[in-house]
Amino acid sequence: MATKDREKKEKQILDGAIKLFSTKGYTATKMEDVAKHAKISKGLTYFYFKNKEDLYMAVTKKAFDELRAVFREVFKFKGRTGMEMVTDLTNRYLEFVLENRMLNEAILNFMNLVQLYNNEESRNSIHPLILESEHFKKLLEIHHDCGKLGVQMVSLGIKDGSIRPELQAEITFYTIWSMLIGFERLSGPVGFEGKELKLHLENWKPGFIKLMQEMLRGTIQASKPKAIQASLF
Amino acid sequence: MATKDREKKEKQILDGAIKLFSTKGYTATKMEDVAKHAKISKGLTYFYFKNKEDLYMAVTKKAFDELRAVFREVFKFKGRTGMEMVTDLTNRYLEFVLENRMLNEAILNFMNLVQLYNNEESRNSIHPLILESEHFKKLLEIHHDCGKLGVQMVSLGIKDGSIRPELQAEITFYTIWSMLIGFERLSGPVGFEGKELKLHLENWKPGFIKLMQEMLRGTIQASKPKAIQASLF
DNA sequence: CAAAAGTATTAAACTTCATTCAAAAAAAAT
DNA sequence: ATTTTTTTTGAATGAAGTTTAATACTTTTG
Repeated sequence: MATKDREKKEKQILDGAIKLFSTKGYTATKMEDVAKHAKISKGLTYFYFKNKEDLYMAVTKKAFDELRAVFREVFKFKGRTGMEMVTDLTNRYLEFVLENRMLNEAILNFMNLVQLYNNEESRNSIHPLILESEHFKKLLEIHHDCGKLGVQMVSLGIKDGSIRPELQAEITFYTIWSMLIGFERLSGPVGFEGKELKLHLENWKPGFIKLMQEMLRGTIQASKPKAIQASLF
Repeated sequence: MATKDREKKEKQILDGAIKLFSTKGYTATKMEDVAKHAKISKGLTYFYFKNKEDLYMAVTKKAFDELRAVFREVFKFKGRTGMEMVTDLTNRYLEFVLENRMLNEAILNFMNLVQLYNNEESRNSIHPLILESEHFKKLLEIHHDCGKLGVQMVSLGIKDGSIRPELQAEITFYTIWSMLIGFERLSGPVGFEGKELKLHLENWKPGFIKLMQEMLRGTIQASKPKAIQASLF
């Protein structure tokens, strides 16, 4: 089928582009590089993708598809507590974003786009083609799907008692998601070789997960604050 | 003094650039726009800034300076518990990044740069000029400063009993920071008008802060998990 | 003070892409 | 076999970042 052929070619171009974007970055990757990598002429890439932005949007779409796959994968395995699921999600999410930094960047970028869209001031700064493309709606949907799955995991945990009952599932899950997003971002500077930072990634990650679990599960309350002594340092 | 004059001019150009980047975005802002906004010729901007990247680096520097100012501001007020400080930091941090999205974007971008640098594969994708510029080192330093201040706040809280004593200050603070970074990112999609999401930003924020506080302070432990019942939905 | 040296400033030239286009080649339909 | 549609190309276009050579303005210094 012609459609099948076309999709194959698109995928071929896209995969090459992802490789290039990942190693050289968006700006440094030239459309000619993309063409060369797919063994086609520069002009032809414009037959399959409207422009460079559109190509990047396709990358973003793929990133979101893979992200959702992670969520679904976790959710698929039943017979576990909500807490176990959330922990599993945390591990897989972090593995995914740390192994696919460029795809994650695309995801974060998209979140930025949504912010621009939300804001009167900056809405017009988005190129109209991006908004018109089915991509924008679709990506919001996938994002929302991920959110729904995560919220369900937390709900499950509240029902089965592995997560403390006074929590609200939506708020809680989105807070967890925040943690995951931030962890990946900070992992760069924290993992920076050179700064004599007491914290190292390998130490931080288990501590991070433990904190998250304690936040969900609850902990023994700490002893009452002592009188506040005027501090030293 | 000549130096003073130059700094003044640089600031003038920079401030205009920030305004433009904020409303139109980096790519859509042309060097000519920057020049026009500063009422100088296009060529002259290249006298004050090596190139567009360098101009953006200056923006990033400003972003980090302001971020550090937030941390210092919070830390300055003594006579409070660590928990109070962290809560104050949370509020101010979020206020800062939500009001200055473009500056925050620059900060997040820089974190990406560090990640690229950390990685053999992609290190060469960074333009050498960026690494040579004092900016790179300086920005890492400021980032580290912020981290140190935050860690101190948590340490303080552990000492004064407002934060549970079994926590490790470094791990804990960087985990909080993760939450803050992620909150801002997710605030776009979560605040998106249209999706009938149960969660709204105005609801999420207080819940988010409460969760963070409970993570730090500790909570009553939830009841033991019930037997895991094969789940329904 | 006036020449020299250095600093700002400009407009035009140059360069590097993203993007478009007209034409050719290939495939499909009639 | 001929027309029509789809795919492909390489060259042309144009936008924007960057460089440069020439000019004006300041400061230094003999």
